[in-house]
Amino acid sequence: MSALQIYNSLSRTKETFTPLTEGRVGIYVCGPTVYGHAHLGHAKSYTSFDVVVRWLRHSGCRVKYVQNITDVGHLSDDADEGEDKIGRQARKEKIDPMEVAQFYTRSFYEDMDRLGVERPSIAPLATGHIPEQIALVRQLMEKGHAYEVHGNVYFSVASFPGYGKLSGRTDIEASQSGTRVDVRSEKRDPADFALWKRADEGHIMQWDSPWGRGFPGWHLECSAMSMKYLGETVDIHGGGMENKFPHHDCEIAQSEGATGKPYVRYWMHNNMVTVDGTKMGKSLGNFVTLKELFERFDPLVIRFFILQSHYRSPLDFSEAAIRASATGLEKLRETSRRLEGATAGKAVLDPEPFVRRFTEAMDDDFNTPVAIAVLFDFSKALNAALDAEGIDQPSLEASSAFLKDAAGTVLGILPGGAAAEGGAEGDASRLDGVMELLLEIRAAARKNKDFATSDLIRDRLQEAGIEIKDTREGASWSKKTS
RNA sequence: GGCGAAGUGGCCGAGUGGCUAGGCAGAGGUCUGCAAAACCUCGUACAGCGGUUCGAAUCCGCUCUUCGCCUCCA
Repeated sequence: MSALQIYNSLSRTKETFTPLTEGRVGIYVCGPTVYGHAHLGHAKSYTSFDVVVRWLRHSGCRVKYVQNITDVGHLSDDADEGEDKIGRQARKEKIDPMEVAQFYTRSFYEDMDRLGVERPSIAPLATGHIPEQIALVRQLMEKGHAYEVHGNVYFSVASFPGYGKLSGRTDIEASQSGTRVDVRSEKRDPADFALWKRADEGHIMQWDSPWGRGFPGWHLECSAMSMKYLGETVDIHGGGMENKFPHHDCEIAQSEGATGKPYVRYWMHNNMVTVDGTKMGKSLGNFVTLKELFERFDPLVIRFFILQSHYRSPLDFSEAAIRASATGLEKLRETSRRLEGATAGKAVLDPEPFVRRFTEAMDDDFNTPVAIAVLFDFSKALNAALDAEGIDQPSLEASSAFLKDAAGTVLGILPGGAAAEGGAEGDASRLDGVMELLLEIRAAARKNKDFATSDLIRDRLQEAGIEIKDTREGASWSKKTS
């Protein structure tokens, strides 16, 4: 535990991780804005943080994981113009904004469940925390960090010296020259950002506030909810790289401006999914939704594909790359199946060196590609031993325990269960029974050298999408993945 | 233009001063009734040019290229 290193985006170095309170970790991850189906980029982000949380828990920490749902305040355009994303979608679909939010929230969790992403401990909604957000704005006004103009409240960037420290954008004025469009004169400084926005008559979502009817700015919700559930200083705050500026810089300014305390101890940012080298994004229209992807690939193959690259590296999407991952994952699954069916032999195989390497990889800023490489090495060693004289009972148990722990509990890539393949559990166990029978019949046929029958069983199952593999331990079967 | 990241063998993708990454694809072999699987063997890759060093993919400089952020986006 003490060895865990985390790359902190704020210091731009790997740091030894020590939680504020020993044995307890608070983590906040920016959740989705629910106005459309999730795509591969969301999968990368939430799978990465899922593994972070799993590893922290595995290391013995009690983790409180907060991941918000943004259902208001996220504008489609410039902070001054633009339409609320949820509101716009509601208008398009001619339904209530809350219907939009609920529909896509459910869709999001469906997809995450299939990816094996565990649910957060708390999933707060922005609309459910309007009072908290108003209170935070008040606090900022009292401390002179915010000012009101015509029902809009802005954060004064000039009042907060450290503004931009996360993104490295310290000279805001200079960076803005040339790109700035349509500066609203009511702001004292063009870089000031909205905490609370006045709502026009036609605005669908609005609430009462000390400054009239309005709605919260996008950045505000994360500060308010993070501090409500995790305290004024949180251990880890995660999100996508593209949110460093302005979103996370704004969060820091709001939170630290209000409390005078450090907001986040470790900032973690995951990299993008690219398509042909260009970022996959909703606005670019080059995204693949997870629902589309799941029709062609086992969700756990997608998870495995994601974890084969580091969370801070960009991941290039291509069918060929995913297919290569599918084959690789199948190899690990086959090893796992083989191990479960193995009977005790003579040799000794101590998984300890692999456990150590796996742990080192994960402790090194969650290096899942290396951790997976260790699993492949282990798989090879195990298969070689089973091919030879088999391994004894303690070795079998230790190996099985390691695989279940590393590939199952920590990485979540084994087993390829019924849940991932959409079958009900009852069906799955019934299928197990049927397959067992077929394999027995086939084994008997082979014993009698009735290869016509044994091959018929194999070929017909192949057509039905089930593959049979013969090992020293007997035959095993699996559904073909893609 | 400003801030940041990166260029690794056919493809994907780790590594970061000397010690095998790994996966996929490919070639040969062992095993098997055949096939698949598994196992064994095979690739001496690090954008280019300089420099530091006994030694660099790894450090420094320059050049080229790509990508992200600077307006919404995981």
